Amino acid sequence: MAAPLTMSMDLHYNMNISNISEPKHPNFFPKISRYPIRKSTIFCNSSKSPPNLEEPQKNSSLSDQLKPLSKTILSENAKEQAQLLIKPPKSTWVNPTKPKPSVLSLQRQKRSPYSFNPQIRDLKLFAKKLNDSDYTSDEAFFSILEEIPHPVTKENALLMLNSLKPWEKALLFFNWVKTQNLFPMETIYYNVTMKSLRFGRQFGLIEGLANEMIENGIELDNITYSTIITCAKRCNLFDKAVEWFERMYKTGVMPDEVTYSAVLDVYAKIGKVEEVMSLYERGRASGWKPDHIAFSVLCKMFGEAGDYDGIRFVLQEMKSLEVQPNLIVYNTLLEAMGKAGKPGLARSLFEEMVESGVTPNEKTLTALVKVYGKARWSKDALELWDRMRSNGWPMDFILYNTLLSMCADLGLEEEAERLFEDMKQSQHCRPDSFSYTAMLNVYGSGRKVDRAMELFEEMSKRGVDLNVMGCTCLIQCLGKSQRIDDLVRVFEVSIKRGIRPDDRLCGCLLSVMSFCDNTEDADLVLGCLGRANPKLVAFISLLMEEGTKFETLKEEFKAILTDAQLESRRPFCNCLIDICRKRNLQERAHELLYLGTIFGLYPGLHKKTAGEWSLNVRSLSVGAAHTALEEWMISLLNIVEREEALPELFSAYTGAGTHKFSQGLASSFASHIEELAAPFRLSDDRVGCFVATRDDIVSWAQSRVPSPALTA
DNA sequence: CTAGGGTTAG
Repeated sequence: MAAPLTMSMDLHYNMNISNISEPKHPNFFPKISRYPIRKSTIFCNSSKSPPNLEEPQKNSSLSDQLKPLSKTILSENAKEQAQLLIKPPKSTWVNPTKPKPSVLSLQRQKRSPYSFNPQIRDLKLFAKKLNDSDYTSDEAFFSILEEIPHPVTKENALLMLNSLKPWEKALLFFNWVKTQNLFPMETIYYNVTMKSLRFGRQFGLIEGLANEMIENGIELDNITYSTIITCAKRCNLFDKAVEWFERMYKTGVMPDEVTYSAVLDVYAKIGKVEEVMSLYERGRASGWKPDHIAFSVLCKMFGEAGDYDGIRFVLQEMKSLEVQPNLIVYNTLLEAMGKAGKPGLARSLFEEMVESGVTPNEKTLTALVKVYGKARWSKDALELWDRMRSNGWPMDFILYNTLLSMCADLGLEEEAERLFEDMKQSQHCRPDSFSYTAMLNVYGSGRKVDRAMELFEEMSKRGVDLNVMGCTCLIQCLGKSQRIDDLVRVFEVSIKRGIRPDDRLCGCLLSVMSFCDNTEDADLVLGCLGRANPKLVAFISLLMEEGTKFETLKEEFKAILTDAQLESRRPFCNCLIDICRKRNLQERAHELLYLGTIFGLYPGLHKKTAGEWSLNVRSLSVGAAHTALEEWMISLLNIVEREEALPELFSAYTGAGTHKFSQGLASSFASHIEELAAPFRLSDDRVGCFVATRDDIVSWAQSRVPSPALTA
């Protein structure tokens, strides 16, 4: 085998450098009066996207992009900037010798007044006829157009353009009007057409129209730009959105607050917090009073980043500008608080909202249920459910489904059943595949395999499609009960019904395989896995072959992990280790754990301080935790042998097992400690923690009876 | 969707 001693040393070495990724704690920063841009951006460049995954695009920072602007328009006086950061600018500009710096126009673009068109009824009907018509060629469309009941005046054309859908028809009409040469095509016709194209996410066509406007000298106004920018955003073409925003300044069009907040949202969506804050501050310095929409953009951004300081900043800004949150801002705030891990604050904010007379809607309640679910506050969540029923607050199927999945997460079987029945009785909503998935999850984690299969049959009867997640829950449940024949049947049916297995389903099949006691069952599961991910099956064969070289394993495993979704990588490794241990391939298990460590799947597995070394196996499967313990003991043996320095205390964390996946880890870890005769004992004061002193370790190492698990 | 910006499920 690949030399175990060096490997254990390597593993050890790697464990030392892996303790940089600590769970963040929002209270880390002291209280601040303004949002600390620099600190928090580092703080919230969170582990969400790994460094090797591509950024949405490579923009130069906005501050670079706006540099020419800042030279000409913005004050470069640092003192003045600093003052602006402390005090919001007053509405009257005190120093008339200095021009007011401006990045946005405080005047919203005026819209032409709507005038009543007496022909509206006829034209709407005609538009509906066109909308419903199923023509086969453009010519056919044009020939119907000839029947237009009124002359195509400027107003009538606008009305038609606004009523035609989908975008193909609106665009055809627009082009038709253009060729008729009835009147010059002004900005508004382009704007209305672009809006229609935006519904169809036709950014290429929108850009084409914009270029046509430029070529023909037709003015692009704020409405044009904001439509282009938001379309680019919806098409995930963020570089395009920024490009058109910059073009505004270059062509001398000052964005108004609508365009400005659209751009804020562009930067927020790609997580460029610093750019958003820079724009925000510049806007504020220009005398802009952000409205509800701008604040909800900021809230959403900080929520996504889990940045509580950012959320506090938004609250404080709203307070100092005397902007009362509206329903949407409250909803965004509640969700953000949940993501920042502040369920208590979310709860009091919700009470404040109700007291201030804002009636919660479905989204409010959904957000709050999610907050409580994540915090595992089942009591609050269930009380909220009672309260929404007695207050007659609006409920929709998403809220029902959110409640159901919360019950699934917290193992609230009876409550889930009640909700599910409620939903079936309800006038407005029927359980859909999401609801069934939640129920399958409930029965799956409660090991109610018969109930789960009943649901599966019920779904077929009611014509509810099983989705990939429901399939995964059911397969997990069947696997745990060793009902492999049913498992294969469910898998086959699922594939036949068009479910495309994802990494989670593969991980689930792997875990089922890891606890199959006989080879026939394991091979059946392997057969399913082969249909879902043949590469993974090939890798398992490599693991089982005696002659496979470590380097080969390393390359192949790397390829598997690269292909896998981020959140499935560690489960893959855990299950593969378990599969190896089940087949007594301990060396392979150690090799896999080592590879998992160097590929960064187990950050924070081992931590060292001057006084204590600790092993944290909470994110490991049972087999992986056993392997890690063996690896740790081997490296400790070596250190004692070489008489190197050891700390006073050693600890191994398995966690208290409150999470449904981690149950049983502590007890099986304890029995493995016993098997190895390792000198650890359950800590009295630390839950889910095994401890040993330096003396324990040293005397164990010196008087140790050789154990096969700990020898080369 | 009455020419433009913000919020719901694993």
